[in-house]
Amino acid sequence: MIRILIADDHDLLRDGLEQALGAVPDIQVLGTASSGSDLLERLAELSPDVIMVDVDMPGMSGLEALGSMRGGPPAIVVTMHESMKVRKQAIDSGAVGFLSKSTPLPRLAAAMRAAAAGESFIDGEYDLSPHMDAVLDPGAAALTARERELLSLLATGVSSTDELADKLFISQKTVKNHLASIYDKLAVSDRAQAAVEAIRLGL
Amino acid sequence: MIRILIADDHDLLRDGLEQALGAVPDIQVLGTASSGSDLLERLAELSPDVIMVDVDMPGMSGLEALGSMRGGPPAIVVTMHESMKVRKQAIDSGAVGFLSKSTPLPRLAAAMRAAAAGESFIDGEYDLSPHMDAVLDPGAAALTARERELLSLLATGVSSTDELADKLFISQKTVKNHLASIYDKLAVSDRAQAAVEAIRLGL
DNA sequence: CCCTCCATGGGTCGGAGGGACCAGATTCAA
DNA sequence: TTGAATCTGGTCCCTCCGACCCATGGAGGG
Repeated sequence: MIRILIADDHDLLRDGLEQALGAVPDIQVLGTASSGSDLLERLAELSPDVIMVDVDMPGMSGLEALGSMRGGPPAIVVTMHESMKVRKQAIDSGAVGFLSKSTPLPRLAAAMRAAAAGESFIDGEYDLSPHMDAVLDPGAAALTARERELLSLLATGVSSTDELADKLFISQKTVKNHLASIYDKLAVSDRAQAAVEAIRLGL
Repeated sequence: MIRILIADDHDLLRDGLEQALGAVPDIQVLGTASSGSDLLERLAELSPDVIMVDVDMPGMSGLEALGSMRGGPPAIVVTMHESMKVRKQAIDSGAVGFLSKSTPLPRLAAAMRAAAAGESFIDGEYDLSPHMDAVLDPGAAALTARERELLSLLATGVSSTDELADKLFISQKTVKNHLASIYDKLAVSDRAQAAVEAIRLGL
């Protein structure tokens, strides 16, 4: 699970990205910031694995914020301007990646995986394909086939032990055993939380 | 259900908005376009109820596209530029609404409801509040404000009576009372099912 | 003014759910 | 062949949840 922080002053992009990235299985949006100074504050509170920073923000710009926080998590700079000048400034400010706002979402996700893995890259000069396939988060990846089946049912509203056992043609005891190991793997403690996780993971 | 078409050349914003707006219960994203001419094509195929158009797009701009399609569905113009000049141009081009990209997502959704209802408005000069509440299905529409609050928490994985009571600053008994009436209204029988419903409804 | 709805709270009680532990059968890779 | 993982099933225990009963104070509509 890659924990990210998004900094952009445009609410629509920010809210949209938060929602869209949150739906990516291995990415979790810890929080957002709407300015450079806001970013620095959130950074201290949340300690994300990767941050996404817009260049143009009111007050302290994204690049200024980056410059003043050397040593923080890897940062991916996103901008509308394709200019080489801004690109170079971003690298100089310590960004590990540089993307246009015209980048498709899966590519941004891949960039975040690359950044989280400690790789440095520049769009157009680096092959992101090794990261294009979503790697599920550790817990979800460990789920067995049967556990996924059970989770899918849970995500559709089948919640009672009785019904679950019925639909899976197994005893109620086995359902509870599967549930217990699901709780363990997803780090949750009841069906309601498991259902929320299941939906978030797209099951 | 309001069927919309999104036109913006920035993939990140487009993909993000598509995801985020799709999660709004009464809004359905029919498709997207990345340029003015692209928009005109999609418009004929999809016949949306409302279109969201970015001003700045390569090739034919959003305003040019609007100008050449008088008579189509109501259009909401979105832009990064707050200038009065662009705003006036948008109105002249036939837009029924004008919003900044710094608009919160719920406000954009409200604007779309207003546009779909045949109302004309300009951000900052028009009260969108009558449209701020999502029109939900019969059961969900009957939910009270407090019940929605509780459901939202449930949808984020806060499932125990104790935690819920804590976050809402009420007694555990009241939490259980609220839950009982939620179960009744949503026709479910436990927290897991309620959480699934809550997410489905976009809370 | 009265009546309804909402939010808050109380109590009881049976049963479902979750935790801890164990164990046989099967499959599959080391 | 041996061991690990998976699926299946079990027992015990105790907490928590959901159903049903109720009460009070405030807001809003007729």
